[in-house]
Amino acid sequence: MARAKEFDREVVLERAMEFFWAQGYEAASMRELLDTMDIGRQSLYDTFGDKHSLFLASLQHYYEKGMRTVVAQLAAPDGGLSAIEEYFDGMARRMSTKPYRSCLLINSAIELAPHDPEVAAIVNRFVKKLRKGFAKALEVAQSKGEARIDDIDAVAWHLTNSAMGLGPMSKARVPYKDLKLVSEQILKNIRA
Amino acid sequence: MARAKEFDREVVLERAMEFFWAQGYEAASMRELLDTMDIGRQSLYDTFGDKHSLFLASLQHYYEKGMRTVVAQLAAPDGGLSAIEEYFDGMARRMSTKPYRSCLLINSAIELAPHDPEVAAIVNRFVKKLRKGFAKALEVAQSKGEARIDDIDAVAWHLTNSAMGLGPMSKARVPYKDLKLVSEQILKNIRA
DNA sequence: AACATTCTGGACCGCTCGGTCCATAACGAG
DNA sequence: CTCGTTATGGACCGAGCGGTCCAGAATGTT
Repeated sequence: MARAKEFDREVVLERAMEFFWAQGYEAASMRELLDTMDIGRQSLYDTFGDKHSLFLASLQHYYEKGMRTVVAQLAAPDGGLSAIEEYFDGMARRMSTKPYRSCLLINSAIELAPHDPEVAAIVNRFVKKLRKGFAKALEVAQSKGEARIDDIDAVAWHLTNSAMGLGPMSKARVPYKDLKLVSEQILKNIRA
Repeated sequence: MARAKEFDREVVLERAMEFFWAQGYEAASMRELLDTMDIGRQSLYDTFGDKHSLFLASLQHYYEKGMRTVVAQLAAPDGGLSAIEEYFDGMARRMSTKPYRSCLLINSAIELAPHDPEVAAIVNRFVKKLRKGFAKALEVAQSKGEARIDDIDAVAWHLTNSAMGLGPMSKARVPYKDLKLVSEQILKNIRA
């Protein structure tokens, strides 16, 4: 062993993620990233590889730390309608507060997915899991008698689509007051 | 008068628009744009100004030629539910065919709106008109007895959100089969 | 204390970016 | 036919990009 790193990998990765989230991939320059992450140039390249690899790590980190548990709660066996309600209200709240930076996965889908297979793979995995989460929550709601749904698959897709819509709405600075209406309307539509 | 331009302004603007639509703003280089538009460098700068101005012109052109009539049809006095149905089915079809390039206005909202006031203004105008179009269609549907809606404002926002969702869904290559489910589900929710 | 190994920071690199300049070609007016 | 004006295309520009190199500092091992 020799000299130890002076920074915590996860801490600086978090900073990179925040910056990509706010700026987008192309618009974030390495110089700015270095400033934001507050580490040396070589340290970054040694630890994360090139810009693209750093972005993939950031995106993965975003999913793991920001969305994984949220999506998992949708599929909780005691969730049902309330899980869906919490998902949308939480998202609406997050999306319509100060930085209005949408969701990194949605942003990446728009900016990079068509020309970047690795980003596309992460995004597709997310969409799949989200849809599955909604489907599970609907099944639970169904069995609890909270809702009467004839085509769970269709409704799950519809909820997924609605979740995606919050991204552009956030970037267009639609205020919480209106996103709350959206969230409530979604719930009304599936209540028995 | 002197020498006439060798190209048609609208034709080359259309090409620029298509290219921005497929690539995004940052990822589209002037050199590629010149190739695609098939005009000389100086001609471009003389005719459209700089890259940013060219983009604004493209975005405006996209709205005028691609969305204006579509949104207007929503507000048609004989529209109602069928207008909403046609809007979503048409969009779902467009979004899930070959280039999967979503909608230029949604893409621009994500990539540029937060840091580009002029783009933000165009996007906001679009969102506003779209919401208004949905509200009008819902009023017509109401008066025709096609739907019974207690809160038109909330449903209009919900439809707007759903329309925005199609963008990310397109980029994630969700197939038409599933977007059709989304479209149908939206309609089911507002039918009386 | 001496060494091997790793991390650090800044000088440096080639390249592509968006944008300008300018000599030349094409055209209408007189 | 001549002249003035405009369009054209390619040479050219400074700047910023992502990425590499390398000398030196810091640390664990022996």
